[in-house]
Amino acid sequence: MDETAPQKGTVTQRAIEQIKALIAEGRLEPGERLPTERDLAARLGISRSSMREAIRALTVMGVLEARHGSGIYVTQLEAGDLLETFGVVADLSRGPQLVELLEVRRILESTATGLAAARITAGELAEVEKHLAAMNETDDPEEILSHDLAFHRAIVAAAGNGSMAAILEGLSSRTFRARVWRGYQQEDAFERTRREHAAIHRALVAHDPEAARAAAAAHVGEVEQWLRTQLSS
Amino acid sequence: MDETAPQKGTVTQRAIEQIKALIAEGRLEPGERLPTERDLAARLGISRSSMREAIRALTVMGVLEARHGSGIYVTQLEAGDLLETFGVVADLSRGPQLVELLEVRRILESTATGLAAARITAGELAEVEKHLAAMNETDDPEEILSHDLAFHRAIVAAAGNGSMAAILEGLSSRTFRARVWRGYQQEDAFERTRREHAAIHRALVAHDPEAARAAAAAHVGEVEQWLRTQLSS
DNA sequence: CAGCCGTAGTGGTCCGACCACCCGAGTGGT
DNA sequence: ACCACTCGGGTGGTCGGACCACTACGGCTG
Repeated sequence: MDETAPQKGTVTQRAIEQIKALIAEGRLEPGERLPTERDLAARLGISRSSMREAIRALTVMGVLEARHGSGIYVTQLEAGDLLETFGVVADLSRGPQLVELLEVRRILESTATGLAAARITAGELAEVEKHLAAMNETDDPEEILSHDLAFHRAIVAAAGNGSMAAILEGLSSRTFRARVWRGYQQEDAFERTRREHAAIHRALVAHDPEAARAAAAAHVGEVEQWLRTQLSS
Repeated sequence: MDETAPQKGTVTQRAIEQIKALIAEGRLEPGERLPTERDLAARLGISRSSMREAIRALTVMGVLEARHGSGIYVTQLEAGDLLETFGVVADLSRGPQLVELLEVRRILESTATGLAAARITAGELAEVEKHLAAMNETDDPEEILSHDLAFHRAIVAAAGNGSMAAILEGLSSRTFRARVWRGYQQEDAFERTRREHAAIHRALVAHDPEAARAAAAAHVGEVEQWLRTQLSS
């Protein structure tokens, strides 16, 4: 009953595709536990080393999760799991590509902020305000960055699209922003950032999607423009 | 002179971070060739097996590229390389998450189409029209899907943001759309799709960004809405 | 000089052993 | 009867070495 699939590509690559297919076909449910590495290797007729590489690949993709001493499990396959590696793109990009990513972020984040303005609840708004206040009460750049991230994260979460939130999370990865800000915050940007955040907050309170969208677009666009001019010099 | 870095996480994970750091710090340029697996393993004081898993992980991320018999090379680190795995998300998502991804695609693709309307050249427009015509002259669903993909790909390419194009490529992966369309095309959607494509094309010819944006948003939004109602039933 | 061809070196695969960790069954005490 | 502890089996993690498949380069041949 074995398929004896002809050789196409490397053995490991085949194993990756086969396991991925099992999940795509629904024969492996999210959270379910897989057979042991040794079993899987024997089943596909490959060595454990190759199977381990395949598992490693799927682990990196966020499809599988290996727990030492326990077993291998399928993740919940939520956007957060699968888009974890997305941050690597932002970490390794540079130059013109950074501007491109910032443009993507501007588009998505402005839309998300607009959606949030329409849907945000009192509780979610309180979370946003917590970080807004905390950000205004400290001068430690590290802490400001943290609350800046949390501020936007809370807003995006209120938009209700988990996948979009996961993508934006990658585009706002800590190292990514730290790199851009390294020079940016030396300008008069601190005060400007606070004003822009205040504008976004006002629009959220007023439940005004259009104003929120514009404010968020302007906010990200400021950084984008600054970075653009930096590159041309 | 060895660092003797204390144990944090698994050995392989450490190796991944170290190589990634080498690239982020610019000590490894895009296209450059790395030392051999055996060298790298010895250098970091780990076994070749573990090093291979680390390399496999970075290969999956699109950071490295292994050429059998030749060596390991750093990719060009362009968006296309790094976002290759993005398609897996679309392939493995289902249910409500598909709607979320389609919403992201609607936002990005409408913006990209708007940008394209403003910037598109005569040559790029000809490419778009080629696929538009080909799509109207066949009834083979498989071929229609191909030209549909190429139609949108050509437009997005004209927007001039390679990173955005790479993300949309993942969100429009073949298997993703095939799954959604399986039922969709049984409706009166064929004719409607052609009309919508024509509308997008008209806006491109007129170099009217706002019209192009609206047409693209409506186009993707149609499918999105259909999928949404499918899920609630 | 052009083209073939062998060989050194690379990644790809396999094997078997051992280590580090998790978990549940069994054991002892209360 | 119940609980806490222990300990063993099974799991993923690591290691070292061997061999295979392929590429690239240089010398050899015509």
